[in-house]
Amino acid sequence: MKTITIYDIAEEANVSVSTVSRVLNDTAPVKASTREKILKAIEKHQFQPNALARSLLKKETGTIAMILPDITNPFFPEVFWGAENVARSKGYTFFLCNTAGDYSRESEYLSILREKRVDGIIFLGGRINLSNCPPELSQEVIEMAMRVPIVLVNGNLPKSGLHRIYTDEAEGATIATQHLIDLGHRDIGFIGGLDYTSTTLVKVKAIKKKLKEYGIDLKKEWIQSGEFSVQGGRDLMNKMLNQVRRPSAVLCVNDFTAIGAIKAAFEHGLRIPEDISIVGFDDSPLSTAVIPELTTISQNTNQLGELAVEMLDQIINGNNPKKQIVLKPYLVMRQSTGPFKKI
Amino acid sequence: MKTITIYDIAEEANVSVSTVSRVLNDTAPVKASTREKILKAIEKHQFQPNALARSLLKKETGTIAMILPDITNPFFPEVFWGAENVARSKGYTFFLCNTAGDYSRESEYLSILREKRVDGIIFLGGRINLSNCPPELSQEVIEMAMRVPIVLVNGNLPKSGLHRIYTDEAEGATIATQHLIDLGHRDIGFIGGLDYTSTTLVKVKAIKKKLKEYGIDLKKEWIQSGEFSVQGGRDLMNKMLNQVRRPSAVLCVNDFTAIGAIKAAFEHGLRIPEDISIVGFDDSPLSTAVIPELTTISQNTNQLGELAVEMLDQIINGNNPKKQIVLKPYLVMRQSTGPFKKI
DNA sequence: TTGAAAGCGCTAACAG
DNA sequence: CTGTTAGCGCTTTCAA
Repeated sequence: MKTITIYDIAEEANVSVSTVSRVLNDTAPVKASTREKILKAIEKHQFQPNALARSLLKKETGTIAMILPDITNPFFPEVFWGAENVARSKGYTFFLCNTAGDYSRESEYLSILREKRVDGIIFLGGRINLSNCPPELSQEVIEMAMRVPIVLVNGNLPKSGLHRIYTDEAEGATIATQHLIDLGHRDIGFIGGLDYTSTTLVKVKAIKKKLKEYGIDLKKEWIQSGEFSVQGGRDLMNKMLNQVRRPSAVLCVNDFTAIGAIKAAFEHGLRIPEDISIVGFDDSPLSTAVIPELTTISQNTNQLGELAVEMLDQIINGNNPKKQIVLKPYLVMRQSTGPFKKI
Repeated sequence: MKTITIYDIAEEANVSVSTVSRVLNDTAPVKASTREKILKAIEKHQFQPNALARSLLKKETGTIAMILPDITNPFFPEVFWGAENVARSKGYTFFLCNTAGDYSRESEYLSILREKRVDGIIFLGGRINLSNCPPELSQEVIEMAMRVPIVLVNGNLPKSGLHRIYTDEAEGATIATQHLIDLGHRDIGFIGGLDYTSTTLVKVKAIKKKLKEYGIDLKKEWIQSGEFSVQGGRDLMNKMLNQVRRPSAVLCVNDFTAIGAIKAAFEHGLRIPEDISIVGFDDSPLSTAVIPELTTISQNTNQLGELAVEMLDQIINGNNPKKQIVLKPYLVMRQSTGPFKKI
C-alpha cells in the first residue's frame, strides 16, 4: 500500500503542498472553499501527516521519556500514571525505558533517546539514587542534560545542578519515627534497602537523629540492609527477630519490605500491631491490600510524576523553572502500628 | 549549541557524507585510516546521528507501542517487563500508552502512533476485552492494522482476523474450579469483573460448565460482578457474605478482587482457608504479598509480553506468523484454599 | 490567499 | 574504497 503524502493530497485538491500544510497546521488563512477540497481529499485517503518529517524540520518530536529501574515495583507505575496524564494534555507521548537497575542499560537508553531526539527525559532510580555515584556515570547524565532537558525524580547527582524533584525522605522518616515514639515505642529497628543507596541512608540518618532527641540509640543490630523486595524484607525481618533482643517497632524502607516484614512477624507467631508495630514507606496501592493494612508514609506519588512533567515542559519551552521542588511526605495511619505494650 | 550533523563530521574528516554514513552503519568497507579519522571526529563532537532523518528514509523507526488500560494494575507491568526485554534485544524502544480504559483515548493514541510511524502496536484491554465491541471501535483497529502491524494480547475483535496471543482463561477457570471441587467444595461462588467484559464472561461460563459436570449449579446470587479492584472485590464479597446462604469457596476474576475478598472475609470474622477458600487469577506479585498467600491461576504474564513482541517482530519483518498463540494457565496452590469443612 | 523552492539530516544507488 | 546526488515528507520564507 503506497503511503500517501501531502503531495498526493495537494494534487488531488489542485493546490500546492504549502496550502495543504497550512490547513493541516492552521498556520495561515486559507480560503474556505480550498480548505474544503483539501479536507475532503485528506478524509478520502485517510491521510495522516508523517510526524518524522515534521520533527526533522521543527526540531521537536512531542516525545519524552521516562527512565526507571523497575516498572514492576508499584511505586513507579504510580509516578508514570501522573506523568502520563499531564504529558498527554501537553501533547507528549511517552517512551518507557525499564533498566532493571542496570547502569549500562541506562547508558544505552540515554544514547538511543538522544538519537531519537526526545524533547526531554525524566530519570528515576538507578545511578541517581546512589549515595556515591561514580563520576563517569554522573558525568554522562550531566553532559546529556546539556543537549536534552532532564529532570531527576527522587534522586540526585552531586554538583550537577540538574533540575530535580523529590520527596523529603528524611522528613518522612522523621515523621514515622515520631509516630512510633508517640505510641510509646523505644526499641525501634530499621529494615531494608541497599546500604549504598541514598534512599536508605537518608532515612537511617533521619531516624537516628530523631531518636537521639529522645535519648534513644538506634542499635546496630537493629539496622538490617538488603533487597527492596518483599522477600528481602522477610529475610531481614527474620534476622531481626532471631536475635535475643527484639525491637517493638520496625520502620521499613518501602512498602514492599514492610510487607515482607509483616509476613516474617506472622511466621514468628507475632501479632501486628499488638506484639510489634511496622511502618512502610510510599503508600503504594499495596499498603491497603495487606492485612493488617499498612501504616506508611505517603509521598504523593502521582504528583511526583505530574510535577516532573510540568517542570520538564518548562525547561523544554525555555522557561527557567526552579531547580528543585521538594514534596512533603505525610503519615498515613492504618492498622500495622499500635501502642507499645510490654510483652 | 549548534547541533552537529553528518556533514560537519565529513568536513572535519575530509571525506564525503556517504563515507561517514558507511562507517556509522557499517554498510560498506571503508579504509581503516579513513575510518579512524571519521571515528575521531565523531568522538570529538560527541556526534549522534539523527534517528528521525534515518527513519524518514528507511520507513522504520525502531519503535513499538503498548496500549494498555492501567499501568497501575500489576498485571500490566509484568507484561510490559517481558515485552520490553525482548523488544530491547531486537532494537526497539517502547511507547507506553495508558488509556485508563477510555476508548477515546485509545483512538487518540492510535492516531498519534500512526503519525509517529511506530513499527508496530501491542494492544491490551479496553475495547478488545469487550464481549460486544461496537463496530466503529472495532473497525478503527482493523483499519489501523492494515497500515501498521498490531498484536492483540488477551483480547479479541470478532471477525477481525487480527494476530493475537492470549491465555486460555476458560481453561484457567476450569482448573480453578476443579481444584475447589477436589477439595470437597460444592458451594462455589464467583466474584468480580465487569459483566460486559469477555474476561469475566469467559470465566463464568467455564465455571458453570465444570460445575455442571458434577451436577452442581452456579447460583445466581453467588455470581457478583463489579470492579476489578481490591475495593471492588471487597464490596462484592461483602454482598456475598451478607446473604443467608454463603458459599464455602469463591473464585475471583483476578488477584486484586481476590485480595478484596480476603479482606471482606476477615471483616466477617472468617478464617481463610478454614472457613472459606478463595482463588485468585493472574498470579501477580501481589499474590505472595498477602496473608494468607493466594492460591491463584498463573498466566505466565512475562511470557505473554515476550511472545507478543516476538510475534509483532515477525509481522513487521514480513514473515507470516501464526494468527494465534494460546498460553496454558496453571494452578499455583498456596494458602488461601483448603479442604471443605462443614461449619 | 496561494505557489515555488530551499532545506531538515540522513541513506543509497550510481559512478568512478 | 569513495564521492555525487537524488530524494524521504514536511514546513517555511519569499514572491506573487
